[in-house]
Amino acid sequence: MTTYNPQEIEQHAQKLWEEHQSFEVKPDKNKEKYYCLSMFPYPSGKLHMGHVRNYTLSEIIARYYKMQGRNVLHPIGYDAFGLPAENAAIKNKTAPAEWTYANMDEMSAQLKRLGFAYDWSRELATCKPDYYRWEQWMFVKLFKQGLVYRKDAVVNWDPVDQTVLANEQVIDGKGWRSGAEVIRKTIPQWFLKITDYAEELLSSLDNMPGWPDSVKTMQRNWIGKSKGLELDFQVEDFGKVSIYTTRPDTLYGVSYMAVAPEHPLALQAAAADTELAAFLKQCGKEQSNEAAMATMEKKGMYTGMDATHPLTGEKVPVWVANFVLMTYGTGAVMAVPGHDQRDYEFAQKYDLPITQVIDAEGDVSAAAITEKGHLLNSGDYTGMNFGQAFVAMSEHFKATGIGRVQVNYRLRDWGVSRQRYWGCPIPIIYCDDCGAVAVPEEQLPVTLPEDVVFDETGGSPIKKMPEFYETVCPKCAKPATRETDTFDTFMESSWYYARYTCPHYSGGMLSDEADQWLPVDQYIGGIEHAILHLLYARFYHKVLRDQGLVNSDEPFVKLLTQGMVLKDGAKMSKSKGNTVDPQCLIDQYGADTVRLFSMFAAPPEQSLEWSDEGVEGAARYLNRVWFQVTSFVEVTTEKEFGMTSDLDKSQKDMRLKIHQTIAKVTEDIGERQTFNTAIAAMMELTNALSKFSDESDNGMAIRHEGWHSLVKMLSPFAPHMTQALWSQLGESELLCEASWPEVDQSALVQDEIEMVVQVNGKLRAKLAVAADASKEDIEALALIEENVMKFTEGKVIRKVIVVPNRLVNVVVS
RNA sequence: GCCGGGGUGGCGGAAUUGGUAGACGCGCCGGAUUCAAAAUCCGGUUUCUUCGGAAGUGCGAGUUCGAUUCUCGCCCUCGGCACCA
Repeated sequence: MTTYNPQEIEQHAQKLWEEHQSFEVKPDKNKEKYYCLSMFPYPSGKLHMGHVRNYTLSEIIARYYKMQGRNVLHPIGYDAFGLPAENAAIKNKTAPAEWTYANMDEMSAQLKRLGFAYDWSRELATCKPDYYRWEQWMFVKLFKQGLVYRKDAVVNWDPVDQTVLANEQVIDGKGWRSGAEVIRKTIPQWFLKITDYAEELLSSLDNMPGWPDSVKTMQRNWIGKSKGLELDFQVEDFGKVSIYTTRPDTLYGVSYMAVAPEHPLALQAAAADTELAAFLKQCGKEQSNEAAMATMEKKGMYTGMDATHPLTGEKVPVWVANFVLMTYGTGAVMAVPGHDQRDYEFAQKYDLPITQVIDAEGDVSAAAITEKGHLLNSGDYTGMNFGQAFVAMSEHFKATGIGRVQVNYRLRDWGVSRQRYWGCPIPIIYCDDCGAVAVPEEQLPVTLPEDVVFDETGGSPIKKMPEFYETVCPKCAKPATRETDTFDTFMESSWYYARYTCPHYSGGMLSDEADQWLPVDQYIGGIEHAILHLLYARFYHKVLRDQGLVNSDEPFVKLLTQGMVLKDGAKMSKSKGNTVDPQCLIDQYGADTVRLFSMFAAPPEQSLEWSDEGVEGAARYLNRVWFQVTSFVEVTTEKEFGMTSDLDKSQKDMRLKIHQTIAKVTEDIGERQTFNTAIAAMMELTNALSKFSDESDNGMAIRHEGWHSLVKMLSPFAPHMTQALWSQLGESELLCEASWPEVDQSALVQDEIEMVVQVNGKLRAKLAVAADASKEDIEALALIEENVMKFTEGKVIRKVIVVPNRLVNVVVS
């Protein structure tokens, strides 16, 4: 018997896989494909526990399906562009590229040390020109087709550092480096028309059973489809102001209008009113993110202009309000304080009239009545319900030409411009004569210079590099200026899963191999990506489809969203100082232990509480398996075992346990994806097999069957150790190439079943009944149980409920 | 603020379709082994208890023969909110 030496065993197994190129795959017509993918990492430094968890999850699934006979594609790469590389560049005076490549090397070494079954030949990094050139190529294509446009949009501007800040770099309204008050600045930026796909992105969700309902709900709410009325109000000295409302039934309750601070009406009014201008300026200092907008104090100011109510003809004042979003609807709203809580609070603050025009439960002197009901005090519409009023009013406004039914989406077009260096250059050239011109295909890629120096402000170096931005117009050949903004890094992560199918293809964005692997069968990543990344990738996939590059409608068939890794109840992070370095654990216990614990500690979708003692437990378990299997191998030299059909009770029970466990582990991995319970079941089997010391021929055959099956089932979790045990069991093929154990249905047949007997829902007895006993027999047996009689004595039996194979409940009173 | 999760022993968690609450593991307690310790192995471990039982899954109601599971109302906590990835 040898002792369990993880370092040695793991090195040996990894060498075997490398020699056999076990995980390098090509499309194979004779095997069903399975594409298993974890969200690729941002190369921020060393691996952290969140990575280990993410990659172990896809690993278990990939190895499981390989053993199920599928042709499994399981690739890895790096989401290599992004802000942290720039921060590191400022701090360490290194170029972002250098820092990124060093991190990638370090992470790859760690991933290899963990023994993950990746096809390393397909590794990619998004910061390499042979990757991002195709992103530029697609952008140019979409530009020519009108799916890309340029418009003004707001950024966080640090007036001291003279640079644009990411939301993350704004702390309490101040720039993180300069400490200066951040202001809203409007600059021209590029947008992708994701809203053209809003309806399909919404409706496809109904046909995605492999996605969690929570994620689909979040995406539905994010897209935010609503049906309402767009209505024109006439404003004196200004003209038409359109509003959008989903509650036209409350129109008679309008007591004022409110426009966004950036609305043209507000700007016009402010031109002649210094107080209003000051108010708008103040609004421009407030954070524009949605959370801040929703929680900040509601403030407003009268513009001095009045609108005419389209039905009553009455004058209603037009206000500027800091909570009206220029980016949703028309940037102007009709305010109905009686039936909208936000309008209500605003009206109370500024003493505007509050009237009730809907008959529903509530009291307008206390709060807005937001429930629907029949209309009150609403002219010809009085008495109608919501639906009737909606139809009648939309017909009326359609006839008079001042209103129309409108479907609106909360989803906004995707702004892809970033005023940052470490990203994919946007392939546009600005010419004084020709305007914005796409870089011609033959000039792609527009390569990002990697040898750059950052200054203290963090401003993008390429914006100060004439050798980068000075160029000539592709149309007229006159001197022109290259775009120095780069793409949002979500652009790269929106199609990398497709590029893994043909990472080295130089003839185009995707080769024919794409459709042989796509869609991804199983995608795994953090829940924090539930909306943005997953929505952008779905959108991009539909764009790829419409460009004829893929033939599927959705990129990810099944989605598993993993929870975070916590320590002492808080997310592991460098700033909190509660990180656990996976490398230390690997050095101490080996990769198998780290993998096993990360799967055992919690179900994948929940957050995982880190525990050093728990890791010990996982190591102890692997040691036990090692000891048991090697001990078993010592007492027998046989490899083939014959089993006769006349098993005794304990032998039957042992076989029952073995095959129940195979069924359970197969379901837990393949269907439920609850890897923690799969491990628990294997631990139970290990305990049972350890106690089963039958040395008869049948006993030995059952023990061989048990250990053999356990080693296979444990192999996705602890592939190194199980590979070594597999050899010891006399097998010469690689375990990762072996087939998954199968359930022997005959072993599952039980003659007798234990049932529970309750009296008034409380457990009073346990009953062993024949598997084929009738309900009547079971009921009769239950009622004569001693402890049952004790609790039914002197009482009237009202009802007896018999749930087959489970329980009997005797209801007495 | 809005949207989506989560809350079960000392701890991580299990209970799959409304049917034995606490599987499995950690920790702890006791025992074996040992000169001793570590490691390992065996047993116990929700709380209260008059030892018959009773209570118990964040809190409060409800549906049901039966609720951790379903419904309603709260509390706490985590994720996202469009330039962190």
